[in-house]
Amino acid sequence: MEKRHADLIAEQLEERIFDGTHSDGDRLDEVRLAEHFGVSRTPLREALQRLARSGLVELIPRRGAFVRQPGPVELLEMFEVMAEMEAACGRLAAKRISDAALAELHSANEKCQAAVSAQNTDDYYAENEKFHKIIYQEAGNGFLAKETGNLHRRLQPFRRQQLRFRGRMAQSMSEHKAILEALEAGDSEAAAHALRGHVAIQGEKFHSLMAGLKNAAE
Amino acid sequence: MEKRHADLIAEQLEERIFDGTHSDGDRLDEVRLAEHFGVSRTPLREALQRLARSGLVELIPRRGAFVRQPGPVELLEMFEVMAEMEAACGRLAAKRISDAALAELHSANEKCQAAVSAQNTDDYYAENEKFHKIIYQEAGNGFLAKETGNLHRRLQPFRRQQLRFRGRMAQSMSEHKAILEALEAGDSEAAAHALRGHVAIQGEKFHSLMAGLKNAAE
DNA sequence: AGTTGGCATCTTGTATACAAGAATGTTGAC
DNA sequence: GTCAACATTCTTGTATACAAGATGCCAACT
Repeated sequence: MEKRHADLIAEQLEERIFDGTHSDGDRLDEVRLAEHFGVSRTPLREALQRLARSGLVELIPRRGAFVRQPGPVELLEMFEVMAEMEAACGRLAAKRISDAALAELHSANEKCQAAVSAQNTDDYYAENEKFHKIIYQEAGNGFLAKETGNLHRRLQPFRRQQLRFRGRMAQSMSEHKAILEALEAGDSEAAAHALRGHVAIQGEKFHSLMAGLKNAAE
Repeated sequence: MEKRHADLIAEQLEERIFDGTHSDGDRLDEVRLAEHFGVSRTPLREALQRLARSGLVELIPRRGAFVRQPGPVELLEMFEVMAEMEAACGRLAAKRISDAALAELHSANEKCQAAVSAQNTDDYYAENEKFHKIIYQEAGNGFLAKETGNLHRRLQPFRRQQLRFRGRMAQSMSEHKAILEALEAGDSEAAAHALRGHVAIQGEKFHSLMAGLKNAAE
């Protein structure tokens, strides 16, 4: 074996939670999952502990592992934190970003624009991802980049929902433009403000989306 | 057993790393530690994984667990992130804080002042802690409060060093005053700015402290 | 009938046994 | 004398066996 089983199991379990195989509140039976994945309980327990650290699973002593999908409230909270962290990245990146990175941002943004014109949400999503990742990196703070990337990844499945909103991609593009300009100008406050708004609006959109699902209107 | 061994082991190991029993780069031998703590390798490995998630230990596949104390660079990065997170707490708390919490902040601050007058660093530290915790809570975002608390805890051993600086406590008090005024006025930007500066300066002080250790001057 | 206590069973937490990869030391050849 | 290949040994990763807490059910008692 070239890679540890526990790692693979963790990824697969994560996948199964995201795709709804295990929904919120479900108890994850160690022995069943172990035999399902064809391993013993030991690596499976390792995987569960990992997911617990990521927040996907709650590990209650002597009770077991329970799927813990963030509810609407927690999700809003997470988006709010995401907004603040991206703002922080922007604040720092404005002072530290390299010309090469700025060029990359321009490139990603143009591809984004192309994707919008082509109505290609997949491409848009990929380039948008790249756009933000560059900013994380250029904040010049490895710890911040790592933490922000973690949260980003955790919100990924929910973030994607946003793109369904009519006109969201176009609006997002104009927000990107403001971000880019602030970074180019080295204006920390403007960059932070633009990024905060850019991400915060996603949380709000998400909120509307969930409300919309209940009302079945709009 | 009322509590899981792995939890206790994790805490004790953390303690041993902080107090220097295991220094940076040391390999943590599973069997030796297991017999030292009087448990088997299984709970010890669990503990190691936990510490790995906290960042105290690096887990290299098929190689073992190595103590990974943050170096000066990473530490500065962490303080920088801490500053941004506290700023975020302040920004949100300015809009959401309750009158009761404001009263508590005043109270903590007064006790802080008393501790400064009495040159009592322990009391100062405790009340300062309370002061910040209240702000985390009053940000009205459970997720943010949790994450900020985590980082705070992780920086705790380093943070404490700051108080050794002559005049730091007094300076800190005046910063607290600015924070409090901003929160009372509901001024998000001012609160964020004040808190960011308040924490950032700790990182800088720490930097000086480390440089001072090398130069053996001042 | 409701409640409570005890028992059976199930599940987690821990220990130990086993397998496989990595490190190291030795021996042989050049 | 040095380098390399092999074998030995050590350590991690995994499986299984065992112990102990938790859950649920049934019966007996109020």
